[in-house]
Amino acid sequence: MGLKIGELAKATGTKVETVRYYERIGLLPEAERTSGNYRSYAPAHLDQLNFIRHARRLGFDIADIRSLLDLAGQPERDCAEVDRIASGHLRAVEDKIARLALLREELNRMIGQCRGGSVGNCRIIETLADHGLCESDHGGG
Amino acid sequence: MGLKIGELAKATGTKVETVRYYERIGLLPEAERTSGNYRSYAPAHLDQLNFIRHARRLGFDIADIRSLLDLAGQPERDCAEVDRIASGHLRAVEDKIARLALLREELNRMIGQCRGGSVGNCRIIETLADHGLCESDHGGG
DNA sequence: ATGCACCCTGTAGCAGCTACAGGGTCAAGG
DNA sequence: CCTTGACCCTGTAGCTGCTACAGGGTGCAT
Repeated sequence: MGLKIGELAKATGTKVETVRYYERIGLLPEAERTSGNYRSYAPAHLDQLNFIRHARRLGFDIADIRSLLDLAGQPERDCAEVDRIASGHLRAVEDKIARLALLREELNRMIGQCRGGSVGNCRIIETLADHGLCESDHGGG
Repeated sequence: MGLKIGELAKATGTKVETVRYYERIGLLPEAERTSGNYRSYAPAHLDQLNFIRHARRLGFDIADIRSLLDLAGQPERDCAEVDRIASGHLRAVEDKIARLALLREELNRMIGQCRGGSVGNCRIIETLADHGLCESDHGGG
């Protein structure tokens, strides 16, 4: 009566292997089994997998999603913790953007200096060979 | 007479294990060995490792760096290929930034809707549970 | 001879999947 | 009844770019 794993996967835009992976790491609860040992999923699984996939698409990592699922299961709790997780993730995303923006500038400058010609006097290669030629701090990370 | 691996590592801001890793995958040529079987690095190694580290800091992946090193060793060649690699990477970085910016918007909206209170009516949890509540296409990928 | 900092090899772990190999199940068609 | 094909099962290895051991050797000072 429940969904087979392939159906669940299709319904949520997930790969079958990924569903099994989520089960293995305990992110998705184990499904009932049919007499033929096939997994059989209930609507609750569908909801939870949708939640997981959505959170993943938003870039939350598995540990965060675990916490969020846990919290979602305790509706009476204060949602400050939810907020904390989401805000922390937002900050991480902003950080990543900032770092990538620095790389973009540096790459742009590097590429802009290349006037064609031979590798021997290619500014891109020169710049890569000598960090001193860089302006910004696209530094250690 | 050459540098020991720890000295090379320090001089380039690399970990010793990483240097050995680069050698193992053939990114850095093998070093001479002392009578005691210690690696002994020449200045050329130092230059190459600096090149590698700089490229890594700029986000190039190992395959790209392999190509760049290869090209750097053929100074008479046209640098169009170098340009192609760098530009491709720049585009990848821009792509990543664009995708992260979408996530940032969506996260911002989600978090902005949370008015405190209990998890039971937390907009963050609701939004995660239902992708339909999203506006942007922070979609599959 | 003893201690210590450094070096060696080899292997396993991280995240988050993905992709097999080598089998079983089930419904349809001949 | 038997086969074909689509699906399912478990278990394990691979991807990227390192990082972190374990279990040993080297080299120099005391």
